[in-house]
Amino acid sequence: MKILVIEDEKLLADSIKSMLERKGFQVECVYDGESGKEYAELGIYDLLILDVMMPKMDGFEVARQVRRARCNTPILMLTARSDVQDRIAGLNAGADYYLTKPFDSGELLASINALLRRQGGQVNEMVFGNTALDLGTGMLIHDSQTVRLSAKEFDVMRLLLQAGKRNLSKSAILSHVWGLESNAVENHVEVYVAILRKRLTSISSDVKIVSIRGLGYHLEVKDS
Amino acid sequence: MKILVIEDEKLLADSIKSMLERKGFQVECVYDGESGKEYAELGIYDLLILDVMMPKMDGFEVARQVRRARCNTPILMLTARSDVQDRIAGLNAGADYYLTKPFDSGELLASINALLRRQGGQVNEMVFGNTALDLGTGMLIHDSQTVRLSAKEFDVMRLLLQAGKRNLSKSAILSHVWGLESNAVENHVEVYVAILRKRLTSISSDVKIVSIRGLGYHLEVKDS
DNA sequence: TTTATTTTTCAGCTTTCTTTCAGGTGGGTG
DNA sequence: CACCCACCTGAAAGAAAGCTGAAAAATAAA
Repeated sequence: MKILVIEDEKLLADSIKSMLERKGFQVECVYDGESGKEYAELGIYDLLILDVMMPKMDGFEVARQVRRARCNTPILMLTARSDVQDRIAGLNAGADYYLTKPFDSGELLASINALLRRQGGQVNEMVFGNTALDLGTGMLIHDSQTVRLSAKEFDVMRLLLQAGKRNLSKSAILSHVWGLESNAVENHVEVYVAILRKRLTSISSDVKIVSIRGLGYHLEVKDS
Repeated sequence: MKILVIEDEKLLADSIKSMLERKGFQVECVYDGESGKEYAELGIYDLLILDVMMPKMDGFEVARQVRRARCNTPILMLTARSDVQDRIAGLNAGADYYLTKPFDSGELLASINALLRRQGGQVNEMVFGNTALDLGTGMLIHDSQTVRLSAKEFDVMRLLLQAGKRNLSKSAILSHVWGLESNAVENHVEVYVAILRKRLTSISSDVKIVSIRGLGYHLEVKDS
C-alpha cells in the first residue's frame, strides 16, 4: 500500500511518514506542489496526502490537475485554516477527505483506512513467515512472486494458516473443507498438501508444511 | 441519486431533506437507528447520512451492522460532539466521512459530492487504463475509437469499472444488473462478459476482463 | 406491421479443478 | 532386519466452470 505525502513542512512530512511506516505503509514524501503533481500523476500510489498551503503550486491546484489528468487516486487534504470555505474548495477541487491541522494521528490513520477501504484497498490477508495468503484474490504471495490457488487449495491453505504452528489433524481438514457428509478420504488431504508444498516452493517461500505421523500437519518456517 | 437520512431530530432531518431535494437528489428520512438499518440494508441508496446519537440504536452500531451485511453504500456521519475519539470510532465503524454539527450546508453538499464522485455517481465518465465509459451516452471510448453499448452491456461494464481491480462475483453482477428476484442465470453474465470483451478489443483497448474460476471477474490493464 | 436491435436460451466446446488410483518412500516396532 | 502402516506423489479419468456462436424470443424503432 503506497502513500505519497505532499507537504512543504519537512518536519511534519517526515513525522507523518514515520508514523505511517510503523503501520506498515510504504511512504514517499515530496516537498512542493509541482513535483507532488508529477509524482501523483504516475498513478502508482494508493493515496495522496496533500497540504493546501505550499510554495509554487497550492494543494487545490495540485488536486485539480491530478484529477484532470484522469488520475483517480484518493486525496486526503490537510489545512492549517479551519475555514469552511476552504474545506468546500478542497472537496470541489477533487479531494476526498479533509483534516484540519493540528490533527490527531489516530484520526489521520482512521481516515486513511476509511479511504483505502472504499478504494477496495483494504487487503485482507493471512501471514506466516515471509508468505501471505490474500483472502480476496486467493493469491499466495512472497514479495513479488505470486501464485493463484484453486478453491480447494485455498481452503486447505487457509486452515493451515489459521492453525499456524498448532497441529491440524487430517480429519479436521477433511470435515472443514469437504464437509462432514462427503465421501472424501484422507488421501484428498495428502494430495492437496503435496500441491501446496509445490506452490510454496514455486514462490520460494520459507514456509513448510510439516507432517507428523498419525497426528496431522502444521506450519513451520524453514531455518536456512 | 437516492439518499437516505437517518436522524432522530425530525426538524434537522427534514431541513436536510428539503435542502438536498432542491439540489436534485431523491431523499428519504427515517427517524431511528433500527429502521434506518433496515432501510439501508436494502442496498438501494447511493448514500447514507447517519446521525450518531439516536434512540434504540446509535449511529456506530447502525454503521457496523450495515457493513456486516456486506452493504457498501457510502456513509456520511453527523455528530454533535466534536470529540476526536468519536470521529475515529465512526470511521472505524465503517463511515466514510464525518461532519460535526452544526455544519454548513455548503460543506454538507461538497462532502456529498465528493463521496458520490468516488462512487461514480455524478461524474459523467469512468476511466480504467486507456479506456473510458461515458455515462451520459453509454459509449466506450479509447482515444478516437468508440462503440455504443446496449443497456445491459452498459450496466455490466459500469459495475466492472466501479470494482476495478477488485473482484466482482457473478452473483453480485446478477443481482445488481438483473435484480434479486429475476430468473436470470449465471450464463447471462458470461454472455455479456464475452460481448464486452469483444467490444473492448474492437476499440483496441488495453483493458481486459479477467475471470477467476469460482470467484468472479475483475479488470486488468494488459501488459504488452 | 415490418424491421432492427437487444436480450435470453441453449448446446457444444475448452480449460481448469478435483478425485481416483497405483506404486513408492521411509519411519517405527517386533 | 523385515514388515506394516502412514504418508507421498505423478498420472489419468472424471467433473465442474467458463466460453462462445447461433438461434429464438422479446422489445423498441420505423
